Amino acid sequence: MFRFPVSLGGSRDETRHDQITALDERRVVVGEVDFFSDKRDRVSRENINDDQDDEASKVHVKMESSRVEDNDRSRDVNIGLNLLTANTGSDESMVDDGLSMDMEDKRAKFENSQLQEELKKMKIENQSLREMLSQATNNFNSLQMQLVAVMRQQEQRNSSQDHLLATEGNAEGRKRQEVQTMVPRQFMDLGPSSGAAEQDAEVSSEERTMLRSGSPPLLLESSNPRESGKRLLGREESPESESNAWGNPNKVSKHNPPSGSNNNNNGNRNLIDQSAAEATMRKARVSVRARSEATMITDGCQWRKYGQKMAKGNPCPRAYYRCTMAGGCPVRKQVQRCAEDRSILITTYEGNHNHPLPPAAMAMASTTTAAASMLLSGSMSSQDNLMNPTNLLARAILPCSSSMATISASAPFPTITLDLTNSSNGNNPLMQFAQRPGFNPAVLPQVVGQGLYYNQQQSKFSGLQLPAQPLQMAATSSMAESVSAASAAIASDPNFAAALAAAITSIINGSSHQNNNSNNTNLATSNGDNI
DNA sequence: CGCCTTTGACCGGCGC
DNA sequence: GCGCCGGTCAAAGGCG
Repeated sequence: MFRFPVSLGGSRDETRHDQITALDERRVVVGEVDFFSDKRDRVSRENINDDQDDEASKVHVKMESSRVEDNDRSRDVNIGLNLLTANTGSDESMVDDGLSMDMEDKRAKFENSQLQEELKKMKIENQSLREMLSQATNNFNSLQMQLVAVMRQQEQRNSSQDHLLATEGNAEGRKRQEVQTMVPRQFMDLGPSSGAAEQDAEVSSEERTMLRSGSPPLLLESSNPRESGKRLLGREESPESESNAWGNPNKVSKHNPPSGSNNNNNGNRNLIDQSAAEATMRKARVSVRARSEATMITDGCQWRKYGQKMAKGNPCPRAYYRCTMAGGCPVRKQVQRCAEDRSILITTYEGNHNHPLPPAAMAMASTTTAAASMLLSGSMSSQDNLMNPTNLLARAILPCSSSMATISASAPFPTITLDLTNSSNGNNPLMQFAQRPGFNPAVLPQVVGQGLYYNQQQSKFSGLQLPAQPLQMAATSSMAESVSAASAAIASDPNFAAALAAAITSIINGSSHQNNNSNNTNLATSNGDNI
């Protein structure tokens, strides 16, 4: 062992020099420890001033404090202290105690270092995962931007080409222009009916159904449809929040020209499209059928009843509720018992919350948005049935039956109905979970809804045949978001985790079969009002 | 006192 | 034009 002369330079160290030289060899050896680190220097020098009997314990104490101060050097400190202890020898029992303590310390430090190693590895892994997620998000966003650009270019091309054809007296070109620009847009936006589009033989039956439904209008409408001054004064909500969220769809339409008339202004039309999508999102509905004896399912939100009506064809009254968690929140819901089976409670949600929600309410927070997105995505069209992750996820959640979820396109508002009452869906893990006692039906729509979040983005491109690869990536992103957003539901009910995991497994399995079974959609189109 | 529910009235859209 | 219907309003009353 190399020993160097003890030299603890500095004024403070010089004052201790006499003490050090008076100590036996054991203490001189401390000088060797000095060679390794400043902390050992501090530890050793302080030990020098201690009485010999307390030396071992104080070394241990100092070692512990040293570990706290600097974990990275704790092993070195330990080694140095071992040297210190090994070179003492004047007191056998003290040496034994020191050795046993050192063994424990060694073990603890070994475990500590192992844990730190694992932590480092996990940090690295976490970092790489974050980078992957960030990259996927960036890819998704860039693809979205590219698609928007492509769409604009294509519309401009079509517009200019058809304008040329139209000026040449080609009526067919004019017709095609209407079909290509106006009809899909109206299908997406669920905008006001267009007689020309409706009469077009090339429009699909679903699209005609949507168009004929007198769907809500759009856009940039600032005037309140109500003309009663008394009512206007009594309004709690801004005109934008539209107290007629459930209201008559055509109230505003008279103020809006047909979308085709905007063809000459693409920039403005894009703005209008966006506003239209947002406006229509407020109109789309999510209906949940669940067996419940309560008057209302608990979904975490605060509701105020503002009306009750007897609806035609149902002896049970329909109650109207408004979200009161924030002033002006446009979210409404209707609660009504099923006429055929009064144990079934039908809750229909509409609108998006404009305020933060507690975790318990997060279950429903995204439901209406996502469902509206699904409806806006035109998921019932044949093309989208092939490619649409909405149906991918819906097929996964509803793998064996169309009776659990239906989409009504012909109702005054597009409505997705989730039926949690059908016991025939026994093979569906979510259905199994839904039938557990105490299940909150509001949880399930979130899973569906979050899975559909992708379509909130994709709805802008509805009708486009997307390349498989980007879509697959986007669908994966959607599932990640689904899992992330469902965490609140999972947290609120741990049992839901298993069902969700099964559902995600079904998604993954289902996606692999999707190409082979593209014609087999489990989402049913309902022509009737699902309520 | 504030919040909520009840309930009759009102409004606009739609079909005939 | 009229009546039906769904949706909403707001006064009145209840409740804690």
